[in-house]
Amino acid sequence: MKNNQVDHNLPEPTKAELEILQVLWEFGPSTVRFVNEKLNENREVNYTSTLKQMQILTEKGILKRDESQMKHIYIPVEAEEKTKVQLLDRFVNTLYKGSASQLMMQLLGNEKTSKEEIEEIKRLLEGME
Amino acid sequence: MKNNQVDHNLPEPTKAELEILQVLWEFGPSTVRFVNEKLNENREVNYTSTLKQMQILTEKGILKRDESQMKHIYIPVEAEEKTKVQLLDRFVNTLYKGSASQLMMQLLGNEKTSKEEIEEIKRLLEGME
DNA sequence: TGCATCGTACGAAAAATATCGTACCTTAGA
DNA sequence: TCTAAGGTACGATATTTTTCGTACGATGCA
Repeated sequence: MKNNQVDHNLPEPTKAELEILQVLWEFGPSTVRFVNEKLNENREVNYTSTLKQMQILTEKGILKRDESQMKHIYIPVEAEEKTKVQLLDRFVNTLYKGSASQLMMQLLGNEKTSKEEIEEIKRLLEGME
Repeated sequence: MKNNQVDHNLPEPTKAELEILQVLWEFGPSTVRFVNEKLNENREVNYTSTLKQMQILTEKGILKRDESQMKHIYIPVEAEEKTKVQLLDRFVNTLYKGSASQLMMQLLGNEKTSKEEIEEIKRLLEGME
């Protein structure tokens, strides 16, 4: 198998798509209006732009929706965790040739990772075995 | 400060650009031809496409080049580590709201992260303090 | 009933990325 | 000197992603 190939279980969400997913993850199934309002807390986006994105996400099978009401309710098809694991996996493979420990090293070396975080990580590891 | 904002120190390298950076990281300063050949081990790319990308990367200030010879030699401006740290930082912020330990949890929970990797990580942590 | 409000659908424009064709220069060697 | 090989420059096209305008259907209510 060639090197840089990735499994395309799900089409990789684009940046704008990820923003929307994040809103849905945080607040649960939502209407377009709600999502659009959340997005607008960070930057200006037209309502129909968000609508279109969410429709595209639905076409791609990343979201599904409940159309029983006029206000459609959008829901991520995959659980937050599962999607994040995929993205993380891709990230590790791309940047660290799959080596989680290398990624760790950078995380630990990064001064933005606080002492508390590091302690927390240690506790996690000890609790594993 | 608004939530989802990110520091744009360097323009974020795009996917195709990252591919090129990775070749340069792995093999050191290189000519376009060399990079192109490496890329072609994974997928077909026309020589001039790679050339153009590398010129764009240079315009963006991500690469610099030695033009003293006819065959220009391209070099990443920032060290591999620095760039990766930035990308990682962005990644953690975007997907894990900046929580490194949350990212860790997923890394550890991922069956693709091997026992050896986990042991390695533990060793790293113990060696820290 | 009439109309303002709020919803979806959808094509098309805009913007960002990626790829390529062609022009043209330089060098090496027959 | 001439030509083939191999280099850069760069505009144009293709593709992907993002944004938006417009059409039009539902609903609520004066």
